[in-house]
Amino acid sequence: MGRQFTISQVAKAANLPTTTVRYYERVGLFEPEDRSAGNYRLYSEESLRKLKFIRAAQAIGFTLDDVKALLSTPSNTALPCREVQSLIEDRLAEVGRRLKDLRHVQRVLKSSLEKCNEANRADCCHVIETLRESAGMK
Amino acid sequence: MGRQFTISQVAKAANLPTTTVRYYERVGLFEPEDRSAGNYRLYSEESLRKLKFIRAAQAIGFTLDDVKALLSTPSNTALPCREVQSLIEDRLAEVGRRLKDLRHVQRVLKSSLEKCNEANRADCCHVIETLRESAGMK
DNA sequence: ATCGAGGTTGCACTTAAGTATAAGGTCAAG
DNA sequence: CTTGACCTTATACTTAAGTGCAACCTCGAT
Repeated sequence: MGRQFTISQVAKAANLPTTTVRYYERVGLFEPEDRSAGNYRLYSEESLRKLKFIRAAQAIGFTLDDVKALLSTPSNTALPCREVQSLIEDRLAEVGRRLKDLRHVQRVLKSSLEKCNEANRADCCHVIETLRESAGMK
Repeated sequence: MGRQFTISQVAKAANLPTTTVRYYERVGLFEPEDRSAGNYRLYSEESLRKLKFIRAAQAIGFTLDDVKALLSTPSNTALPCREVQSLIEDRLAEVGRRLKDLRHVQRVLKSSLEKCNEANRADCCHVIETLRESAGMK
């Protein structure tokens, strides 16, 4: 018998605009628990936790489709559990790749900026050359 | 008097589909040097270098709009030079933020996976709990 | 002369995750 | 009993960086 929340209450609690909450519903991710007499969406505390979970998962890089998969896990069967695991592994691998790329990017940008600073500033736009030379990336 | 290239030649050299090269032209980023008798686009080696530069800049995270700004730098005036510099600084700051976020994400994912492995696998889907608890992100 | 590869244009579509707007219904307070 | 804040729906638009398609043109080789 927990409290009920209106859409703006759950939205606020999850730090989202109400439009986004409705959007999550549209894409089949997050249904209201019930409707009021006047047809207002009503959410439970459970719903609110779910919404926060969606945001958390999203914040660590899962797409809404991934999140949908995570949430539809029946949590008693063993097979979807493997799916969850492999979803996490995939994300982890991707994060690893992305980190590697970004570190390279950081090096290139830093060296560009250094060149930019040490040059007499009329000459500073050789930065562009530096970038050009770094074309050996991928 | 360098060689001339057709669109597929310059595209291939930059490892792009021709459609993308035309797209770059559409958005005002990359014009052909000339047109052949039969109205084919013709590019110089200079063009090719420019195209590679676009890809390099993009690879380190500049948007096509940023690249446009970088390229329209007259390279003799001093002011746009500042712009280049601040563009680079912006990117660098953003890369820093992104790296920080990703490292956090990586930690969360790794600990999820560990929990997942050490649990008896029937219980493995508590991963979801781990994620939920990590909701204190941003 | 014709065939196929590659070129041209214009226009519509894609993905992801929303945001905006219009036209109307509901609720609590004064 | 009216006002204002909040809710409803449906529909269309947004951004970024392309991709896909149709209908037609050009070039080099056979």
